[in-house]
Amino acid sequence: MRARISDVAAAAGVSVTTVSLVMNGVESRISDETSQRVRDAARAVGYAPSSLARGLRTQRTRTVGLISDQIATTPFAGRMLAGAQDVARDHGHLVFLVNTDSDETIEQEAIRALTAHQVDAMIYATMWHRTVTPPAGLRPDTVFLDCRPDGGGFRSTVPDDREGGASAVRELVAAGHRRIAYLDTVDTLPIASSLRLEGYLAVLAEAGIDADPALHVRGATSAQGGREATERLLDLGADRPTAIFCFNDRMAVGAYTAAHRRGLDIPRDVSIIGYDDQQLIAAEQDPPLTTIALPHYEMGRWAMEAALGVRADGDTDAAYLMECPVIRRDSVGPPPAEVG
Amino acid sequence: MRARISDVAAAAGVSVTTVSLVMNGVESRISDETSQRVRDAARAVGYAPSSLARGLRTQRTRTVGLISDQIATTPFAGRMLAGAQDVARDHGHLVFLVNTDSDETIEQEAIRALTAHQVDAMIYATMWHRTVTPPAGLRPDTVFLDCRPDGGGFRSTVPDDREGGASAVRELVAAGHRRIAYLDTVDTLPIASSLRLEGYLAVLAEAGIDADPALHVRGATSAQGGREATERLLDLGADRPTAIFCFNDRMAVGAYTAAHRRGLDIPRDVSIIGYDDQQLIAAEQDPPLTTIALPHYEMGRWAMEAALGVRADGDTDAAYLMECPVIRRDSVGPPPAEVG
DNA sequence: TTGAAAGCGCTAACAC
DNA sequence: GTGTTAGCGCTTTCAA
Repeated sequence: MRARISDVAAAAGVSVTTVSLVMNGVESRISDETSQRVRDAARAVGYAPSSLARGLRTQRTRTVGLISDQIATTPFAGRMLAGAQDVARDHGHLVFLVNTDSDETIEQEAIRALTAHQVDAMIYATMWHRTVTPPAGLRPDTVFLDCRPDGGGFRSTVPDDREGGASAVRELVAAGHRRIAYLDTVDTLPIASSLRLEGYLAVLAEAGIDADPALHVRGATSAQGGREATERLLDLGADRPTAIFCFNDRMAVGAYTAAHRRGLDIPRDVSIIGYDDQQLIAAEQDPPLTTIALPHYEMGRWAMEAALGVRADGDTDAAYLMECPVIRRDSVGPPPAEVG
Repeated sequence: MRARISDVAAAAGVSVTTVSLVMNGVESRISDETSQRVRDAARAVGYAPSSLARGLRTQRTRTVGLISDQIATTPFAGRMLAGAQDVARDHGHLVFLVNTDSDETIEQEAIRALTAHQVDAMIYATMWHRTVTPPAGLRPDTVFLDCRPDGGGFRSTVPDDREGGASAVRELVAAGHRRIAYLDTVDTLPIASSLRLEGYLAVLAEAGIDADPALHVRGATSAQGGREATERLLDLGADRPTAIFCFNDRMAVGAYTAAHRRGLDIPRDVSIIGYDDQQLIAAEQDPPLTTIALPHYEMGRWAMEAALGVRADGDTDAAYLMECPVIRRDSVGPPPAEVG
């Protein structure tokens, strides 16, 4: 069996107290020689302290539970987990990952199991920015990742979608566009939709452009939805937009298709900007898609830092807004001299 | 603080043994009445057994460690985790997820930490099918997921890429094609590349078609790589293939672009089949891409079942080959009557 | 500078 | 049918 602390003590000819002290770096009172002897003995017998026994004694397990709604169906999960993971590792913690598929029974079960395992902290994550009703029994120091608890009272971090939407439109305005469409989703669940709309409207006003309701269209959140909505936009003839801000990259792909079918070149005839900076999609379009990145990795890091109590600004219960940077590629240019 | 077993015992007026027995369902010797009293008391004081104390005592923690090389940079991770996760939950286990980014130091550290936490089982996963050198110190009952340990000796599951490649080409042959290209990757790391080539060659032979070396081209594993390689194929003029089997969906997207640029319709003028069934890509192409699915979810399940010892066929150290099913969409049709 | 011993919360052998 | 108790492997108080 694995070596215990008493094996090390016996091998080094000291007490278990001494071994414990040395292993935990509390060496103020231990002589250098003893300390070295203990270390050698530990290595010799292949000793590794039992986290279980230590956790039982100290009531701190150096584990954190991460409950997430989806993990399988979105490519976003990864970056968030990676961020959380990296921070946990830097602080010597292991993370329990539980995927609930938004099933309340599974969620309750997860909370129970995680509690039974005495995790030091808990993170509740969703894969799309939205408002959630915190499940009953969630500890009050739980950190919400990519979602806001509807009653407040918890720490949380979400992308700054309003400002992200504003950045996108500002990018278009800076390129010289005045007729800018917002290709929105019909899906009302993600609050990102309305937040980005706010940003869109704000920048239009800021630039002295009257918002034309005809330029705010909606479609299904898919390439096909984006294509169909773009076709409606292009049907506007001389009134058609010269630039389209798409709710996300998938819809932007549809906008590309619609434009290409009409023989419109991107960005010469029409500029397109997306949202999400989705891997394997945005950068691989032809031309590569200019878009707004969702700061998943950074949010993952922030949440874990807040959960572990290693960041000062993680102590407020106001949602921490994470910046969505502009990723400039080749789908935005100046408007065409003339719209045919 | 949280309730302990002795609190329940006191509340129910019984011994801790009785409580323990009831909580663990070993009620053979407990009267129904006592049993009910204990259960009520437990609920009343809000008792949940400490997994730590139980684990220390029984030396079984009901946790499993899952070490993976990448999680952030691929959309594949999710389905594998979901499969593993689902099985773990069904068996009352929690999973520790560790992402190593293929860094050996982090890998060693992960093994150490997981061992210290006394996980009941361990899974070593990669996000692309490949051969790996097992890290030192890995327990012999570790299960390899989507990779094979180069010296053997461990249980593992990988996709049956040879048969998957064969299925793809069979699909094309069945549609009537004779000039079938294999648009391969230049990347030699994934053994999937050569396995699929074997399948391609085998089916060609089986159908009595001479393999034309000119139809086996390679490109970078990206849409651009696929486009460039496809252009070379299309440059063959009258000798051009009527169907292209692409190493993966990303490259297939490039093949679409190349075909469309030459005014070729898919599948009327050229049929295309991909591999991976990558979410948000394959199904969203125009026309939707026929492809071969990688059985990530199923492999995740298999690995966890093998790790937990709940499947009989998980006991051999030969790699378990998981079937890659054909996903029929609209990019494959009969060959054109005449090649222009 | 070091050691003895209590106790974290539980299970299970054994006694009644 | 139920209770007593040792002990899982560690940390930490207290004493030497």
